[in-house]
Amino acid sequence: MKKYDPQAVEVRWQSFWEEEGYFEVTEDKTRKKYYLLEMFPYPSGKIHMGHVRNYAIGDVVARYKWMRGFNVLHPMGWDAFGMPAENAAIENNTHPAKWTYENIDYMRAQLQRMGFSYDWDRELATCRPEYYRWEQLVFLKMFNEGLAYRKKTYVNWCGLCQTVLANEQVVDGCCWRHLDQEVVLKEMDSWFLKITDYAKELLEYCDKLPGWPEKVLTMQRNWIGESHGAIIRFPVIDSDHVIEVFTTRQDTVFGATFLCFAPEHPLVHELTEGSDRAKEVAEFVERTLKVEAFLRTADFTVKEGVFTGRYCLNPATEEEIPIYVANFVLYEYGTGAIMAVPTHDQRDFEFAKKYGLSLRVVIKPEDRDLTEEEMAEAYVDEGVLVNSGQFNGTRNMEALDKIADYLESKGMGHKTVNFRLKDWGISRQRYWGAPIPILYCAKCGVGPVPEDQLPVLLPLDLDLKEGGRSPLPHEASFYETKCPHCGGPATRETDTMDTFVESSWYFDRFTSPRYENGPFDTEKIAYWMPVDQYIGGIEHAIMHLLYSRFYTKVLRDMGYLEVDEPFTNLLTQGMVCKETFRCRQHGYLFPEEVKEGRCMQCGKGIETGSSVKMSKSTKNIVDPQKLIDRYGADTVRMFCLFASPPERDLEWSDEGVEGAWRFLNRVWRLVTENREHLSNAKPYDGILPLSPDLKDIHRKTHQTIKKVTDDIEDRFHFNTAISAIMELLNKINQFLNNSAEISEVAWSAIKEAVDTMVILLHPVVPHITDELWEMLGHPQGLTTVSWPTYREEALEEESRLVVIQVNGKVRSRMEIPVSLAEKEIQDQALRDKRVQSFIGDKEVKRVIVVQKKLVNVVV
RNA sequence: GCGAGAGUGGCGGAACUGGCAGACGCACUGGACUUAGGAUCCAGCCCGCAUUGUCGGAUAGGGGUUCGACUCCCCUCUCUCGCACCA
Repeated sequence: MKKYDPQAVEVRWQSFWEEEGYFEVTEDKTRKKYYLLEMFPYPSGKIHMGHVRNYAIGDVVARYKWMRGFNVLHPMGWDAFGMPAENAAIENNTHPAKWTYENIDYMRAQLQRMGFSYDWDRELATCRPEYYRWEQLVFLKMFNEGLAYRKKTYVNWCGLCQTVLANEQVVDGCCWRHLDQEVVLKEMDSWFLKITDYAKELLEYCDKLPGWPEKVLTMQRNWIGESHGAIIRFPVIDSDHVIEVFTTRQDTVFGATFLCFAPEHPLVHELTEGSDRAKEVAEFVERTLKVEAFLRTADFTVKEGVFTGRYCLNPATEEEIPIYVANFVLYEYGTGAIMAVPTHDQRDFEFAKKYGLSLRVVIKPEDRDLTEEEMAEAYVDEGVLVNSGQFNGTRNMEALDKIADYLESKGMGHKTVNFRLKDWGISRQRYWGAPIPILYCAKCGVGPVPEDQLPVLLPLDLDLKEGGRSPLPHEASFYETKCPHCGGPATRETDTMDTFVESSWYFDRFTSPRYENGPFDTEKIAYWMPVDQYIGGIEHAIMHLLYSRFYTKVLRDMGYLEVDEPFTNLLTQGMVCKETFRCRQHGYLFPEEVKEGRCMQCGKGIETGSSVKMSKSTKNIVDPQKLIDRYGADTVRMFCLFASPPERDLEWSDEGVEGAWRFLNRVWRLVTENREHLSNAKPYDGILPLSPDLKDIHRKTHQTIKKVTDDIEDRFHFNTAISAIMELLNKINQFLNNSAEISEVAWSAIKEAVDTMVILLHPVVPHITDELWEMLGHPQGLTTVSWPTYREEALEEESRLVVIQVNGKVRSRMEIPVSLAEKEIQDQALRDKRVQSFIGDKEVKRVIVVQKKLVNVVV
């Protein structure tokens, strides 16, 4: 008998699938399409367990859909632009391109070794000009339609590196390369995509995505953050300026006793310039902008501000009120200025108390009065208006509309809808990205690169500058060009695009990855899109998915696409986690640096930390390659799928892998030890009478088909699907161990069970099952075998164990025929001796009968 | 801080629609087979017990709804993810 040798088995079937071209697909209008996509990886070096899990989940679904007869598109590619390539280039003195392409080659081989069913002919890498040229084209179209525009923004700047820092490169307000160098905010021109134009539609369609997890939709809704309110105009005293504020509480406008600017607001400088307050205000602004926005607006942060020395007119009361700059006001939200109503907003209240500003109650509870002097906190509940002129006595919820209308009639405001969502800043001052195809001409201004000059190639013969700076602004051969209008000298934009742009449309390109006449082949994209099932990490719940949705709508409006949404169904998988090891002296340790609970360098005992997401920084990583080498791909796949349901975090366990390995060996032995009988037997026809034992196996076989199908189809719970198959295996083994002699009809029933088990396992562990299927005497290749269906009559049971409760506590059980009527069940339960003893002489108030499950006697 | 989730034995998890809490697996314990076992097979395995029982308790903690709550509602705690230039 052959021993299970996963390496040999897996290589054999991988070449078989490749030679047969199993997973190469074309548009076939006679078959139902199924587009399955997993989030493509960043080529960071080698695959990690997160990839393995993501792609194992996807592969089960893909193979399952193949077996159900779908025409399955299952592509793979590389999100290949990005900062890690630049960091690696500096560290290893190499080129980002070289590093990236080498990683791609290595990781492709690893994915192939995992046996994933990808159509490799469609592979794409976003760093190739054949890819990003179309991104540049779409950018130009967006520019022409006003969807891409330029505006000033603030970026993190390290004076020593002379470069812009990403948020993750800022450590405690300092540069990650220079931990004593404070990061400053620098104003800079940046390109933005007008996602806010689509805010309303993005929000509305959250209700039209039933295949998405509700939690993701909720997060997206909150991120878009629609709020209804009003713009109110406050004229500045001794000035032509009018300050616009956005508020959702226009009902409190009579209580607005001061006004606050966000530190970034351009009027701050303008209104204070040349005054004696200019210096103090400027210092406050500078100090405040160093603190991250979410920190400085946090509830626990002390509300701080500075008086500008200027006043404006409250349009409702016509009183002069002071203008402040405050740390808790966000420039990005609303208009970047607020009217402050200290009596009815807690932040405003704290601010007013700190700076001795006046308060005026304008809403009071119906049952009592409120006085400014006695208030210890803002009154934020509903109530009735007071001190509000003609609106006194109106309920505040009704006043919202009335006051908005009143302000509008006076030309001092209007109702509006505001979104929390900001436009998408896509400019990156980086080298390893797609160039933004824009030209600057001294005479003609900002303009697009003519379409026939695309792509704007990213030159690959450049090296990063000191501190990781992009070489593009320093390379005349790149940025020097001619203006297409006047023929005079022009310069190119040297910023590159956010890599989220590439990942916002790669799924479209997969439908026609080699198409040369445009971004997409219209017919192919129409056949395949939308993606039927998208699978990826929960960490992408907001940004990547929202950007992709936005981009889809833009492409639709440009006429490239017919769909409104890119992903019909979404599965967000959890993280792969593992405990951390830490040595007092040597910090975090890799698992292989620990021996018997001690650091291998110094021999000191180590601290075991709680289980967190596997990452290089905490060194709690397991290299999938080592597991593949030791156990084979099938075992690794099996473990990932069995250990927890996909949407939950997966707790890593070396022993668990061992368990998966043992299970596959049990399956292997069952087939190889009984190969003669099994390959000669005829599968059970469902008609010949069976002994109770065999009937049990027959029933279990069909129950397992139902269970596994439901688990995969309805909720992707592969862990319970696999445990059901384990139960079937246990049942078969039990029968074989307990039977001295096995009849022909018995072998038929066993054959049916074993065949079924092998088929059901195929999507999870495709290699071993293809091998066993062949041994069982079938023609090669399970991918083309139909998924089994269960027979309803095979599931039927004659009797059922029903629980009897008295007052909700289980007191007895009875085996009753399933056909028994409710009345009969009730009578039989009440006759039960144990039940009788618990009822005693108490009165039976109620009897609840739940068919096939339980009887509850209430006394 | 804000937004969103999660919390069940020693561990991963199961219980899908409110109906037997702990399926399946791991670890552990005992036994069988064996020259040997990190193989295999069999059995046990939530906690408690001065009533070993078809007993009592137990699903982060507290309260509520219900004949009945891991499941629904309220409060608290802990952990995870996201927070717009990481991917």
